Amino acid sequence: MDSFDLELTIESGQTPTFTWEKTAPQRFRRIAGKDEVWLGKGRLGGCLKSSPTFSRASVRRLFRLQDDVSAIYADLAEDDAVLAEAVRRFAGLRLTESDPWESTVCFLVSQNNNIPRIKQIVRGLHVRPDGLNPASGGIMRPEKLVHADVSALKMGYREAFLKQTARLVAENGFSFERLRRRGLDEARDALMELPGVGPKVADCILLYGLGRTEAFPQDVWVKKAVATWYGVTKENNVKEFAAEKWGNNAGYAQQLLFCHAREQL
DNA sequence: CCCCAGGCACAGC
DNA sequence: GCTGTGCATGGG
Repeated sequence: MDSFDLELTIESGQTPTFTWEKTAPQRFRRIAGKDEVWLGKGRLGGCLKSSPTFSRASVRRLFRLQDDVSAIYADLAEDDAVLAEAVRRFAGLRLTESDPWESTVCFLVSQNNNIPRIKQIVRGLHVRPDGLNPASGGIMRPEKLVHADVSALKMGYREAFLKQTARLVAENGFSFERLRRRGLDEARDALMELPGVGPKVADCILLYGLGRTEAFPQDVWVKKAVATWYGVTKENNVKEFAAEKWGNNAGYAQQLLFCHAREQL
């Protein structure tokens, strides 16, 4: 983790962007939770530390420390000037893997919405410190959300989607865990049975919530990036292009392209 | 008044 | 299968 940049990673639009809050430079804690992680004083090159209540295994999973990121980035940058530049700009960026329900809430709320307001709404969906389940990340669990009054959050039409989805998970046996054994397309189709979950949100859940690094979420920025830099436009063509060109590292390519596009396009 | 925001559901071809 | 439209809400 030589070049690991905690702040860049958490603020790069992945699930933790909406569920962690910055308390100081390179230091964060979960919303409505007690857990903290932070980088050592040396910023880059410093050791990643965490509070005792946040296990080493959890940190490892959250930031995918099992991945050989320098090898992955070297591979992506080879014979690709765009990704080579993105890797230079965002060397400290890592993919994250969060809880699938947490990711579902964040990205269901994200549809046709902007990041500040997504943050605001997701913050309101966290249980208070004296509430239930602080260990799971602080976001309201589906069985609680079903009966909660969240109208004050002004989610608009997303509220009905979210509550219906919560009901399917809490009371109708929808299981994220069962998806782990399925192929990508099968798991994707299953996720899209949830109200308010379309192809883009499903891919975000697969990537950021279920650790499927072969997923390639196509939001407006990634679409713009692929159209501009690779000349591929139609959604299905982009899907095939990403699978063929990047395979199991498509998720890493997507994250780099997202960050790069937001600066360059 | 307009348009946009890490899209989706639904209708109509 | 692909394309267009309405959608709650807030900000520019």
